[in-house]
Amino acid sequence: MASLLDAYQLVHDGVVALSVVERNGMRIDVEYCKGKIDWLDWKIAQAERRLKATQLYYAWDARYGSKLKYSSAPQLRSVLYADLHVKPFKQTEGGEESADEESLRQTGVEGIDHLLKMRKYKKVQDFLRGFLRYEIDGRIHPSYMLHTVTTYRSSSSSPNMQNVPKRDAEAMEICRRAIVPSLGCQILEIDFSGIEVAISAVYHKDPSMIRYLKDPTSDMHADTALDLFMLQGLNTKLKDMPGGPTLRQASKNGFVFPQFYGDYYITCAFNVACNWLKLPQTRDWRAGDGIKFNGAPIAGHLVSRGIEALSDYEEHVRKVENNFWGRRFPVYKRWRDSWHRDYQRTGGFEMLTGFRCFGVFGRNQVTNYPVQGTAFHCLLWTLIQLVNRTRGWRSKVIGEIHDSVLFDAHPDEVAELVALTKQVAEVELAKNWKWIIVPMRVESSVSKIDGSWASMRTVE
DNA sequence: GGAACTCGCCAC
DNA sequence: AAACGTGGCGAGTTCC
Repeated sequence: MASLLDAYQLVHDGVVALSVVERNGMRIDVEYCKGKIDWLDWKIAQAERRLKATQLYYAWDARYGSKLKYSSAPQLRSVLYADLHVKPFKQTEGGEESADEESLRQTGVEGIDHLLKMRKYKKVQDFLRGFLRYEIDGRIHPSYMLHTVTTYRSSSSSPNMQNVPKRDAEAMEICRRAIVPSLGCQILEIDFSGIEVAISAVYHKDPSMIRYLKDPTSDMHADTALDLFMLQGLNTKLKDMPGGPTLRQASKNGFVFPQFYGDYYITCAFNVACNWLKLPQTRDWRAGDGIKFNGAPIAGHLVSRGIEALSDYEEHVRKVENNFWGRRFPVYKRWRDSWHRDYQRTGGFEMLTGFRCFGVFGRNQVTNYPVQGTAFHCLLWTLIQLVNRTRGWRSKVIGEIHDSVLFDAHPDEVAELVALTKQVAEVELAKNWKWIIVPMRVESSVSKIDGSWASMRTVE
C-alpha cells in the first residue's frame, strides 16, 4: 500500500505534467464559434417567438411584463406554482418548488418545450462563448487543478474542459466541433473502460465482481437487466436480441451505477419507469409506448407478469436490489458496511494511493470517495508517464477528463501513442501499484486529419 | 457595487 | 441508518 509521501509525489509529478498540458493548450476554430453563436442567437429568437404564442408566456407576461426574464427560476416558479396552480413535482435543495427540466415536463403546460429549447441553445452558446473568451492565438489553455476536490480528483476551469456536452447529440456536435487539432493532425482520446467498477473491486474484492471483470464473455449489466425486466430463462444472449442493448443500457444507467453510488430502489424504480419504460403520468403501464423487446413493449411484458402500477414495480425493484446486494455482490456489501464502520470509529480513511480523507462525511461519501479518487489516480499516473515519455514528439497531451486523456496527435504517431498508452495503462500501472488485481483496459478513438472532437471513430 | 448565495445543467 | 458521488459556470437574486 502507498504512503502519504507517495500520494504527495503523485500530486507533485501530476502538477508538473499538467502544467505541460496547460502550456500545450488546444486549438479551437474561432470562425466556426463566431458563426455558430450567431446561428444560435437566431434559434433562440425562433424558440422565443413560438413561446410568445403560448399560455405560459401569457401568464408570465401578465405578472412580470417588461421585467420578464426567461432565465429567472423564481419568476417561473411564481408563474407556474402560484398563477397557473401547477402541482409541484419536487423541491429544490433550498426547499423551493423546482423549475428544472424534469419538473417542467411534468407540468404539461403549453410552451414549456419552447422554453426548454431556449435554455438548451443558450447553454450551448455559453460553451462556445467560453472558448472564445479564453482564446489566444487560436488556442485555449484550460487550467487543471489537483488541490480543489475532496476526493483528490482533478478539476478544470477557464474554461472547464471536463463538462463539454457529449450525451445530447445536437449539443455535442455543436460544442465539440469547436475543438480541432493542429493543422494536419488528429484529436485522439484514450479512456479507461469501467475504471470505477474495477477500482471498487480492488477495495471490496468481491469474487463475483472480480469474475465479471476478468471474464470478457460475462456481462454484469445484461445479467441485472434480466432481473430488472423479468426476463430470466432466455436462451439467447440479451445483447443479441432486438431491444436487448437498450434494456442493458437501462439496467446499467438506471439501476447498477446508481446502486453503486448508494441510491436505493424507490428512485431507481421511478427513473427506470420514466426514462426507459416511458411510464406516463397516468401510471398505466399499458399506455406506455416505451422501449420494445422482441417487438413488444417491455411494459406490456411486465403487466403480463403482474406489474400493473408503479407501486408494483417499486416492490419488484426492491427484490432486485436485495438480490443484487444479498446474492450477487454480498462481499461488496459487507465491505461498504465495514469501511463505513471503520470511518465512524476513526473519523477518516486512507486510499490505496496513500491519500487521506478526514472530516464529516455521510455514508455514501465514505464509500464513494476512495473509488472515485483512486480511479482518477490511475489516470493521473498514466498521464504523467505519457507527458514525460512523449517529450519531443510532434503529438501533445492536451487534456484530461477524469478517466481519459486527450491528444493533439500527428498521424504518423497515432499508432505509437495508442500502443504506448496501452502499455502504460494496461501493463505498467499494475506493476507500479501491486494492489491492482483486476485487468485495466483502455479504449481509443480518433478524429480524421483536421477533423474536430465532434467526429470521433473507434481505433481497433 | 460587489460578495455570497441559489438554481439549473454540463461532464465523469 | 440512509437514500446518487464529485466538480465549474452563468444568471438571477439578496445582502451589506
